[in-house]
Amino acid sequence: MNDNTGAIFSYPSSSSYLSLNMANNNHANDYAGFTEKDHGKYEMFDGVVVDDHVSRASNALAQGDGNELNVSSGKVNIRKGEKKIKKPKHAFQTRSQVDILDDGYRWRKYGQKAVKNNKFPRNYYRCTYQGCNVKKQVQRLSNDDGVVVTTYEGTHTHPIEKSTDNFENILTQMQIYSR
DNA sequence: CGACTTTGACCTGCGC
DNA sequence: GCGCAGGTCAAAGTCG
Repeated sequence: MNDNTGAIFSYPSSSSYLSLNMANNNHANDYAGFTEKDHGKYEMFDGVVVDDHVSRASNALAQGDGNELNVSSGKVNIRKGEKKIKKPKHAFQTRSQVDILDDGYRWRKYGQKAVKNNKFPRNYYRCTYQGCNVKKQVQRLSNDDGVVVTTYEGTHTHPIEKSTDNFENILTQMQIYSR
């Protein structure tokens, strides 16, 4: 798609998932959600498959599909991946002035990379909860710096750490709203 | 002092 | 094989 914003669906500003900072600061009230449909293909919740540079930004994540990343034990085990466990990935796009969306979990930044054809770096975060290997990427669009793309990989193995709605709830609501 | 960020180096996959 | 791009590591620095 050439213009994601045209397909972004909106939520009522009075909705309850105020765990997201962007919803608190009035800078953002538009969201677009994607789920991984196939390698490198992301499907919006309304059934539109996206294939622009937003989804391509997530392709690198999809490349690792099928391998359980065992980061704690080093790089070698990444390739051992005997068990083909497919981690759920959810990419969604927000209009926000802030990059870090407070989804209620605690994240530790473990990397930042310059992305080709994008003047903004991509940031890599990992859930700090022991044993929870959930990762997320946060990237701002080069052609629209008001849009932040967040990609979640994996499922949290623990309760949310803040007393707010969790991301699964948000996703659920997204799907409900999109129908 | 623990938790977190920064950042250069390193590794891997992929296209040519 | 080589170079590029993406992803991760890990030591050092910062902050509360």
